[in-house]
Amino acid sequence: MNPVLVWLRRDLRLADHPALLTAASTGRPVVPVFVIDPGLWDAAGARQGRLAASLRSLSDDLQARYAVRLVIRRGSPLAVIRSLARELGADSVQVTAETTPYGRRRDAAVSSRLADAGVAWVATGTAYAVGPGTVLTGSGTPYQVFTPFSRAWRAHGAPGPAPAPSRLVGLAEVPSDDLPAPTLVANDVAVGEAAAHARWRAFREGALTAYGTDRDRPDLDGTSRLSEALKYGEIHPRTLLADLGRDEARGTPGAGRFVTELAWREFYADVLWHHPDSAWHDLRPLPGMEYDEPGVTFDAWREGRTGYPFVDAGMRQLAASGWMHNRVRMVTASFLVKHLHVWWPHGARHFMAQLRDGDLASNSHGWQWVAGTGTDAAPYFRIFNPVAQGLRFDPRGDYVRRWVPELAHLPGATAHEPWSHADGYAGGYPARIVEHAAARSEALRRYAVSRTSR
DNA sequence: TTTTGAGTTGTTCGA
DNA sequence: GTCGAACAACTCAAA
Repeated sequence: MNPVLVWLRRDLRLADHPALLTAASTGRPVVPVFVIDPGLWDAAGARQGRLAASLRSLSDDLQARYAVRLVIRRGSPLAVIRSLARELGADSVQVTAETTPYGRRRDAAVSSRLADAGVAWVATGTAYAVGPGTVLTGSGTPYQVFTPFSRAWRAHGAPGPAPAPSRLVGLAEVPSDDLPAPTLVANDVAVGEAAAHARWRAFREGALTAYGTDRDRPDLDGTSRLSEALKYGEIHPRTLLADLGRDEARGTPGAGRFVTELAWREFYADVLWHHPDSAWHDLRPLPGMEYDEPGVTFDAWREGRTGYPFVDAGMRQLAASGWMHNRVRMVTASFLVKHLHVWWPHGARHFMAQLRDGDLASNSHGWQWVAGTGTDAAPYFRIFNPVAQGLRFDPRGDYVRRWVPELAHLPGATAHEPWSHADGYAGGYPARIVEHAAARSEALRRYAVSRTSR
């Protein structure tokens, strides 16, 4: 019997995996393969070690549950997938459809080469509850605004989650490259499908109720911390939404808000689907906008020494742990764009290099929202005050002290304002690199220039 | 085709 | 200290 190849990418799980189920349902031997694509691997930055850990977990799960081995191959997927199919005599390749610009181009090339060799390409499902490109306005156009999208997306609904295949038969003796070495980092969350489900259960039973308010508090454990698991597909949003539907019916306060956050993830994937260039270019450019080239202040921002405690805490959390709280992502992004006047892709690239959960659609469009160049952009005059944001969302200063040791000697909220404290700089904390009011006025001036040249 | 209501996440200023 | 207004105009989505 010809085996079926299951090419895994952002779907490193066994449960609720339509492509894997489809492969299993053929009754033929299944060969799960992950291709380490040098082009992606080298650009993965902080995600290399995280991805490696996820692969190891999946490999263990496949072995334990089905006695099936995960095959690792290094090289260009264009060459690797076809040669593996030929090597094993596989006549079909099953995948979860990829929806990012690079993934779509790559899959188009691989599937067309497979077709030439008589190998079928079967794409089942995506990384989203509703496939990008599916939800359209009444006139058949893509949504440009989040709220109507989210209404239509909710109305569209998603199928319930499916179980893991009850049975999977592997193929003996398929040569495999070694798994890359996983790395752990500070403040890490557990890796793998079982850990993702455990985290989700704990979150539902705990922080979900207060999610509406606590989600904005970087000093608390108020979020699900599932961004990495979603990024690698260790758990699928369908699974989360099915549970959240029950929670909403039961009247759990934070459930609706969490659904909305998933809707944002799906919205941004949808926008990127319709506008692939928006990954690294303004969706709606600001004509005549003046940007500064990244220089010494950009370096200070990257390294967490801007002199603004909340910003620096975030940038250091990112560097040390590969993750940053969402509220702080907004504030640090706003600081780069509005206080340092740097074009958003410079910051977005840095985030993508450092984030273990780095997701192209969410990252690029989160930045574009801040910069006012995206869909549904923030009003130009909405400029975060980094100190006020810190005082509001880290009221006791715990978050700042945790990530900025030079401020650890300052009590409570004074950690947000070392300049107003006699020994505020005793720990060697740097002075502010720009003055807030002046930077704000300058940003307003530049946005005004752009508006008048429109 | 035209109209209309609405649009994640904020800050500052002055009464 | 509190509170409302101003900060703008534009585009979208649906009726």
